[in-house]
Amino acid sequence: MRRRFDKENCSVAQALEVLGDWWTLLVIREAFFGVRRFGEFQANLGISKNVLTQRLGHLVDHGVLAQVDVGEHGTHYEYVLTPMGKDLLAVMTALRQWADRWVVGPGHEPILVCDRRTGRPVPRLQLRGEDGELLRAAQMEVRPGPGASKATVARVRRAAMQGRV
Amino acid sequence: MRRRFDKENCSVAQALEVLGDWWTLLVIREAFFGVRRFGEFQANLGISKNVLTQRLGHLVDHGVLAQVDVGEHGTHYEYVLTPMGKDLLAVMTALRQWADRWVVGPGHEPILVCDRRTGRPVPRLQLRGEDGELLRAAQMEVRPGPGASKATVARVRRAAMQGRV
DNA sequence: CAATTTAGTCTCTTTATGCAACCATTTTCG
DNA sequence: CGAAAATGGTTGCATAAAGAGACTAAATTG
Repeated sequence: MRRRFDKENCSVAQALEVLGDWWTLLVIREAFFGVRRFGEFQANLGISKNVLTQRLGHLVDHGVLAQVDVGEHGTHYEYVLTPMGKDLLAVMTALRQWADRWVVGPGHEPILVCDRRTGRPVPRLQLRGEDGELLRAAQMEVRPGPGASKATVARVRRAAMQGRV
Repeated sequence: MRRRFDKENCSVAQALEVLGDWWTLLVIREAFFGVRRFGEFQANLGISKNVLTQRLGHLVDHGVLAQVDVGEHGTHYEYVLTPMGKDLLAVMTALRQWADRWVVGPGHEPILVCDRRTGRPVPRLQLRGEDGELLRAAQMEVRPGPGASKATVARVRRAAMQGRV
């Protein structure tokens, strides 16, 4: 049986438990493009119906999508992004920008997301401090958070000692 | 056979082709924590060895990790992040921040990534324009990029007409 | 209200993942 | 240096997930 990450004391693992299945992020990409109906997801993605059913259900269960009844002579559903789902824009953007740079390469971007005011592409996401200054990896440190398990505390300490976080 | 995304005219799909397998992002998480040896990945993750072998090889093939020979009496490898791999920090951060907010919840963060200068957590990644102003979804528009296929051009146009990108 | 489209479910085959045993090299240590 | 132990895998088998397509109930269209 496939290992589950839902017990892990790590936010990335928790995120993957919700988003990590094959197809899931492409379903969400479609939702960002405005797709709402089962059939439209299926046609655009070429995903099998049984898998799509499972993925939509999983995302609804976890609160990323909401099932909205739009039926006129009975019940009929559409799937729309919740605030939790819309907040994945940063994740999708980070992934897209990374692949634009390293996989497809500059000058070969399939789409551009632009600022309407200037018409120019939205700049890359960057880690900045509270003062707005750019942060380099060396300027950051990892610390156990309020939800850290003992194992997490030990790991963070060990990594810090090796100076390689 | 599982569908491959490598022919899709979409950077997110391309990213998933490299990073989308089960376990892959946790392998990269470990690499960010400074893990370099096969055995250490295996022990920390509890992943099976054959799958770990496949994942490390895949990441090396795609340029995310580099295999470095550190043998003293023969050849022995370590796996380290390349610049392409290090550039995934934004992706990992976006995922972590999203899950911190929506899955584990504020006040339950397993780890905190802090600015050394202030000791305070690094702020959330945000989409900003070239002028540094915060961008809302409504202020952005999607356009076909230089690498857009005909299908992509058509999709972007259709989505724009529906005003729901 | 009959025909067609939509949104699934069910079954079967193929592929991916997990587990455990096994093996070659590399490192450790007397 | 050389034997023992640790490291870094590979191989084979069991199980779970994904793909394809037939089938169905409900909703929409005309």
